[in-house]
Amino acid sequence: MALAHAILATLMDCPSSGYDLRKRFEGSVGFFWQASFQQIYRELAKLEEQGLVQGDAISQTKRPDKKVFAVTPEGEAFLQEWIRTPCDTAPLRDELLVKMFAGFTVPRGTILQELKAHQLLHRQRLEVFHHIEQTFCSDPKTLSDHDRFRYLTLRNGIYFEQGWLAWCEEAIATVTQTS
Amino acid sequence: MALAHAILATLMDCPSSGYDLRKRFEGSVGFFWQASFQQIYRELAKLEEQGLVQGDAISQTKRPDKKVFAVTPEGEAFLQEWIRTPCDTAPLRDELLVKMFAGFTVPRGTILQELKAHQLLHRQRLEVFHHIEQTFCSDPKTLSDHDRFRYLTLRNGIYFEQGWLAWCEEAIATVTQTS
DNA sequence: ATAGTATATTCAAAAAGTTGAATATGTCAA
DNA sequence: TTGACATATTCAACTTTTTGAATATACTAT
Repeated sequence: MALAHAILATLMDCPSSGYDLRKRFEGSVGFFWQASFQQIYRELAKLEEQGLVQGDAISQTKRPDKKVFAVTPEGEAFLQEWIRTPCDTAPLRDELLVKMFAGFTVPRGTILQELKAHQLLHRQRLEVFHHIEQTFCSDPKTLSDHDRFRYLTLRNGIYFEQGWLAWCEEAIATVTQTS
Repeated sequence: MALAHAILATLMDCPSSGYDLRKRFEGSVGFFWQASFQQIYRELAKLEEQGLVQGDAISQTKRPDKKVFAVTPEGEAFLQEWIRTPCDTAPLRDELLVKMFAGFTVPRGTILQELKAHQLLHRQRLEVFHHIEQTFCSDPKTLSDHDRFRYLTLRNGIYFEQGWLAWCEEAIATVTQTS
């Protein structure tokens, strides 16, 4: 259960409301641990109950009031303890591969369409990652410790998408040739 | 929800008991859609209720009796309909990447250890995949339609693990150099 | 005015997945 | 004959995730 930890890690950068958190998930930790508003609000309530974050109600005149959460020392210790505990590789659950597994039951065209759609999605995501890489990081060696770790998560996304694209190409070629 | 579909796809190859199914998941569809006994039995009961599979009680003398399930024509249509429905890319949820995201909060050694452990896991899994590839498929072109789709899921696993290994190497190098 | 958008939070219910068992039959080896 | 192992199924409780809302404030463009 890494949602709590993803939230703590994000709050370490700067205290945020549930709404802010969700927004900040997009384009960062959300690439490898996505969560809805509902999940984040519920988790924040639980974390506050456990004393791992502390909420601070902020009155705003130009916008609805909000509650900004910050990580407590206990929260940071909790996060560090979790990082120290070895974890397994992430279990995969990929619908497209289940479809491929049963691909022989449907016309080739059906699978080809889906493969091309996924190829496009992965191409687009890779572009996004490349774009982030270019704007965020002209020279990886000049990055701070903090940013170097962030950069590595981005690099993971790049390897991941490149792998998918290479596979899509092979799969499309194979399925096309299939009588 | 692809568990039902993964079960149907597996039963298309040959009718099986819940126990058999679970065993057959390992080393095939389980690489990209794993499920426990409990999940499989529950899902089978639901599928039977919906008329998508049909169970047949088999008395055995040398072993406990079992119930063998086969896909009905409705089940096959259901599976095909699902395959025709476009799906999105699989959402990622990867603890290691969350750890990397928060890597700056712990000593370098902690992260390095974890990276090396994962590097080993991915190396081992890649070896397994390569081994399957060699025994299952000397020449991809000679494969049947059915097996060619299976082969493509295997190829996906190979690209996936190669991507992880390339990343692990880069990440280990980067974290090692980090002051 | 009012409709749309962004901010900000909460609720309820269902579906899916996880954990940790318990039960029962039969084989095989020490 | 005892214990370990493989087969075969089921139960209960729990956590996590998903889905589909509802509510409220305030800014902006028409």
